Amino acid sequence: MSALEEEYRLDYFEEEGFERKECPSCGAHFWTRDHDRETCGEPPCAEYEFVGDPGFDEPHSLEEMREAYLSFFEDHGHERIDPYPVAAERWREDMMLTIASIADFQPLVTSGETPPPANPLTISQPCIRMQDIDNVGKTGRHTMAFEMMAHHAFNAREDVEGEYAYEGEVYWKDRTVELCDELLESMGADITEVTYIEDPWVGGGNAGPAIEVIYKGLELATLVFMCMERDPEGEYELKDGNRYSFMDTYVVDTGYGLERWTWMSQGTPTVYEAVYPEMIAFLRENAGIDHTEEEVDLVNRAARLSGNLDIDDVDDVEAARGEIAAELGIDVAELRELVEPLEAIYAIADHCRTLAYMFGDGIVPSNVETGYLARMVLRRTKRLCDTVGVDAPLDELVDMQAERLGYENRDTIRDVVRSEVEKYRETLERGGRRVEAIAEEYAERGEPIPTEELLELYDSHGIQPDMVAEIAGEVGAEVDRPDDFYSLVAARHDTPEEAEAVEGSGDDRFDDLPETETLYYDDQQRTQFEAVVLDVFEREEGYDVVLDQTMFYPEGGGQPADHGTLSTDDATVEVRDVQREDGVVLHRTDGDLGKGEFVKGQIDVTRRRRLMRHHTATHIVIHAAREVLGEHIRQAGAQKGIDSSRIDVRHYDRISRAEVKEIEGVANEIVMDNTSVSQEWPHRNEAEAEHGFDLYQGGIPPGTNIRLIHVAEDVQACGGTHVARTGDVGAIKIRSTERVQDGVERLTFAAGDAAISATQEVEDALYEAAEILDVSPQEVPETADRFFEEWKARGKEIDDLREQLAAARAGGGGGGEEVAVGEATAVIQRIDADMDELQATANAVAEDGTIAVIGSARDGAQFVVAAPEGTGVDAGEVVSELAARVGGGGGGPPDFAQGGGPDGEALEEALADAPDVLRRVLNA
RNA sequence: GGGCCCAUAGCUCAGUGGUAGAGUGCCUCCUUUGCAAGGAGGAUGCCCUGGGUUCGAAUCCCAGUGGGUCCA
Repeated sequence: MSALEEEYRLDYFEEEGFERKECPSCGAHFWTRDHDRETCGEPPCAEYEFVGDPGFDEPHSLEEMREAYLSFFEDHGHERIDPYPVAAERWREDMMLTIASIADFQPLVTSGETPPPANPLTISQPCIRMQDIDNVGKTGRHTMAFEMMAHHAFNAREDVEGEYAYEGEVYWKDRTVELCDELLESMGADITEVTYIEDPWVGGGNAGPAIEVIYKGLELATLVFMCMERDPEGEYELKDGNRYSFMDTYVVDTGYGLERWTWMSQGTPTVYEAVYPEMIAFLRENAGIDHTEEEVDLVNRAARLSGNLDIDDVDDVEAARGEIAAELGIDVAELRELVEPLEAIYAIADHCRTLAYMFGDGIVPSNVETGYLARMVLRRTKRLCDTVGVDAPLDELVDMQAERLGYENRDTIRDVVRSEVEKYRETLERGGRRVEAIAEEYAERGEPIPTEELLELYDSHGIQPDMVAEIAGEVGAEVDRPDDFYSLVAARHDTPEEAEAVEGSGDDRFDDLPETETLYYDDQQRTQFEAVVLDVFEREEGYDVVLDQTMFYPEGGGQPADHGTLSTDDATVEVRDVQREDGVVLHRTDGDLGKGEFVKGQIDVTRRRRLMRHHTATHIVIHAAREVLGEHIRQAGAQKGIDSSRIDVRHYDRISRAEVKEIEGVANEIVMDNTSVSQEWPHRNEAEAEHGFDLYQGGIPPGTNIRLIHVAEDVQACGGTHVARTGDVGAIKIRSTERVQDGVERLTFAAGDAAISATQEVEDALYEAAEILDVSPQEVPETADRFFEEWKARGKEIDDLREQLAAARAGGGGGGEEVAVGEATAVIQRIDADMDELQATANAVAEDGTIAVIGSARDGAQFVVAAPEGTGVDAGEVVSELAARVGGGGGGPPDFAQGGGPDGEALEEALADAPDVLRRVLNA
């Protein structure tokens, strides 16, 4: 059947007397030493045989098993490699979290562009997979965080030499299976019980044969032989429907689940008890879960049964629970009551480990990317704790795992957790109030809370429908929750498909040109050079000049391009922009110097110096920020400039004014220390081994060798130009901080003369303010405060006086014309005052049942009409008639209306007509 | 990176273009008293900032700032 069937006919299987069989139950092909065996041995074709009956000689703890594995492979010629961070986004852009050990070596090593850190190598790589999050705790075997133990060998075909970063074959399929057998045997496994199931692997554009290793019902390892790549012309069509062909490189990619091996060695009911027994014990005690012997027995039997059920999503779990309950002869509800608290506790332990990995590796909770995943996991964990009654603070629980995992930044981890839990608490509180108000409203009307409202609550306020239902229940409101709730949420986010921005590269004009030799790293202080014009291309505006070598820095790494001039003996052209395409540097000029000309290049020194100061300052500021705010500080983006630069850093809180000052202090100390700024070009593996992934603050550069910039103790991979000594930066001034998104703070700063200008700007503003207030700058805050207070007090006083004035006017008949309108009296009066005063006067007049028509010629013409109840006059209508006469409009409630228009001259006439208008309105 | 929501009294929030509100807290007085409480009166506001539309904007539009939230 399998297109790769031939690939599994290993000499090793032959020599060891394996037989290839087809599982009668699931149809899978597998290899076994046991000629009597029938099924493949993997659930659902088998059950967990090791629960209560460990499959290895000795019980191992997680740490012991990891060490046993790594040293086994060390003894068999592999070099042990330190694990990579779980935040895969730090060295690759196509993946947020590390989901497998091979992720560490993609894409550069697997493609053969970069040599592996060792070959062959062995590693135990912490991984996080969010896909199974709902199953964690329930199935007994799913975990979100796990360590994938692995050995990898990177091979290249013998017939291709020099093209790839590694050569020849280390070992391939036979040896890989043999090593697996030997490892199992060394653990005391009965290898006649092991089955090797054929299961071709496809993923991420690569593919190859793969083997699942099953022992006593548990999949212990997957051996992947990555050797094909997607190729429309390829001769093999694999299970994803695409065609593949063989590559020149072929990679042994194994994955041994540390947790499962540990579990196998202990035979506990679930993997969780084997992996973090102390934490499970702590949580059980904390939640007050105490089972009788009989109950313990039931739980264990249920656990064992869960093995032979194919559980892939939550619906299945619920169905499976029914089957298990039937098998055990108890009620489903009873079973659920028994195991659900345990499931919650297992999940809490696992989630806390996930959080410890995430925060330990510097992920900061946020509304974007990995930060968002971390936030979701944390909130979920907090909910689980609340449901099951675990009252230990979450930061303590995460810390238990962080300690076990050996993280050194545990204080920061706890800070992050505490701050995030607090944010969640606030969200819940806000949400709770909101839901209560809405629920009461609908309860009163006797309607269910509509789906639209639920969507809004979830999408904009983060309130789960469950929570709405719960609160609504308390006030007696129903909730209209459709089954496809989450797809409705998704529909809300559907935006019209954006036209794919086609990268209009397709520019092959430069294909024949050699890569431009770049001089700007050789001596970063030089600003003049000589070169030959290789070619000139006309552009819409100006020209692209290509030279054989250049000192002009092309835009890149957040550093803008150099400006300057190119000149021959007779002509000079301005360079206004410099770009780089496929290694060819294009100088955008305003003139054509002619192909083959010999030119002198001169860089705009002032501009370049400023850029260099800002670039070095960027390194200094991020280093200082890390010192002040914590080890988790990482660059999330940067842009250098002439007058100021900015860096975005990941941080879980706003940066306070005090912290800004401290960062500024540390940064300027580094400047004053005047240490040298140096560059080097080490092999990337050496650089990574020595400095870790913190090197890549500004992105991951390609190539085998990378350029490192040392500024004081700070080391970063960087392609920019830098000053020679930190003192050359002059001074660093942080101008502002800004929260660019949740978990990302932007620091804007200026260096050198720009720092001085920035300071002067702020000073100018302060001095100007001081001058206006006629006080010294130091007294500005106090004076401003006093003025503001006085200003407010005067506003109140004016209001008071206005009312008094209005009362006096109304009482004293102050010049208003009195007319009779039906039963009532109306006062028509002109006072050229502002709206507030007109209103106050009208109010005062209306106080004793008199109709008031007040007009003003300030700002055109304005009217206020008050018509107390019982006068039979609609103030709104009166105003709109009057306002029409001054070219405007107006309106308001029947007892009090305002209006006006631009024609102030017509005011008198309008007021003169007012009695008529009043009477007409009365009669209407 | 994208979407959505929010910003009004110390706090929590109403307020659909026409005189800025409620609850709570605060102050004063009264009643009662072991505490809690009850009654009456009072003070609170650049309605986030800046533009625009309008006779008129807390309200509508645009931009900014600050916060929240969902998704990849």
